[in-house]
Amino acid sequence: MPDTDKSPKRALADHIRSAVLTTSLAPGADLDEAQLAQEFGLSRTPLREVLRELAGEGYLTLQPNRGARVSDMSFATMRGFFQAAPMIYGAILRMAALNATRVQIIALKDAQSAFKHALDVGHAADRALANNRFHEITGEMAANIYLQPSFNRLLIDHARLSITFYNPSASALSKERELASRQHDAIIEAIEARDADTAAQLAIDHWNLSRNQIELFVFPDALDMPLGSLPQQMPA
Amino acid sequence: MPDTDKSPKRALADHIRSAVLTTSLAPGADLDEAQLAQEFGLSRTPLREVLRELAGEGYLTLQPNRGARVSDMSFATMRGFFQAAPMIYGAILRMAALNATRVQIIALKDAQSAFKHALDVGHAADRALANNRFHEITGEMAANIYLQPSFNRLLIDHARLSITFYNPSASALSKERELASRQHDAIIEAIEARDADTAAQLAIDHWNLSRNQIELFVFPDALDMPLGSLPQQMPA
DNA sequence: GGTCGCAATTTTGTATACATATTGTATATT
DNA sequence: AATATACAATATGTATACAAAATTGCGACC
Repeated sequence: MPDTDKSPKRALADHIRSAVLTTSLAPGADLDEAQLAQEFGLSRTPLREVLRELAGEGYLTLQPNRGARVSDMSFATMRGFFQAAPMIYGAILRMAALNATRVQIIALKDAQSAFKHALDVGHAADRALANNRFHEITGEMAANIYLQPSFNRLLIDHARLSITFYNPSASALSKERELASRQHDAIIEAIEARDADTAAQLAIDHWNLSRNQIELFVFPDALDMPLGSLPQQMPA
Repeated sequence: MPDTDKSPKRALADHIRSAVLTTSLAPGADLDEAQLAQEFGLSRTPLREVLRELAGEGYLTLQPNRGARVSDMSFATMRGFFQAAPMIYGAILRMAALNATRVQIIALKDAQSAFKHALDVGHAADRALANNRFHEITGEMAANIYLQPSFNRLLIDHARLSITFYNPSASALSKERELASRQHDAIIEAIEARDADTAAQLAIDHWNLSRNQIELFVFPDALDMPLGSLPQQMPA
């Protein structure tokens, strides 16, 4: 169901971006030009231009003569993700505190309202998108064209990891999500006060919270089972 | 004069990249689709796709209904450049030392040979391109898809700054260029030894050398002129 | 002399048709 | 039965024609 009635190119780009962020387009999935063109009511020429733009932003990967795929997430890339994220996040929030404009701060507050709303009534995808929007704005605040491309790529995979490693057993208003929301509030406060050091520290705290949640999901506590009761592994 | 006889798309992309890096296409210059299409012997459709790819890499900027321009370099962006560069350069060389493959190290040595050759016989543009290639390879070595886009954007403007603030009075084999070359050698050594700390330190040293050269050009020593001998400024 | 408005021109954007490359399938051969 | 090869089907890449938007040049008017 295409987002109708803007410029069809923008509609397409926005749709793909959201779909990638929420993994409703799975990593590695390949896109059919003809099908997308028909769905969004435009010809293949402008469609292919959109695909190239999205590839430049890191959402898609283009292979010559083999079309566009959703960018992959492998274990190798995840390692790089966890190495790069704290450094970039810290730098972005530090610069955001130094450079944020009045209107950007208002936009950030709006995004935080939307995030809180998504925590209350939305599903995992809504929360991931709202959270993503919040952080995108901090990226714009930093006003550093050199860091922004890396930051935005991190945000893409952060959203996808959050959804992939989402723990559905935790209640909608779990302790962690409450804390994340309060950290957002503190981030807004630090930015408004132009307190770069606090903003940078909050970036690290916020990152660690998110990181721990992912880590707990990937490496859960072992089942508490007495020794010897485990079924024997079949020899190959 | 187009680089002939590869795939015309690659030829075009390579040509524009080099032209931007050497400022033979000046920052802010706008590109004429029809003209480029004719020069490189391809129609506007694939040409526009190339422009979008280059925009994604940071060489060009696209404005809707107004075509492509070479990405600008303002004072505001320069400030961001000097803030981001040491952090990213350090991180890239650190990871390069950890992750470089055998073939990449060979490629890096080849690039360094080419750089030395350019120092001997080449002009400013040749040196800038050879230096750019050397550092691009270190970026590939780092194998971190999140840092790479920012790193490559930094490299673009680093090349352009080096050319813009190139001091033609210094001899071809000036002390600074000799030192830069020796630093490259040391970088190769550190990477080959998988010595991440040394590599990171060398990144900072190398950066500082380059930064000082730019700084000296922008803020040269004041002319030694006795007080009062300067012409009076005309009132507006 | 300068500014505003409008038409002509140029440039960018999109659709369609066609060319080329890749993939899948059926048949032949070993 | 397995592999190789030829051919068909599908998808991607490119060229051209046309539509829409922006820019420019000209003239009228203040």
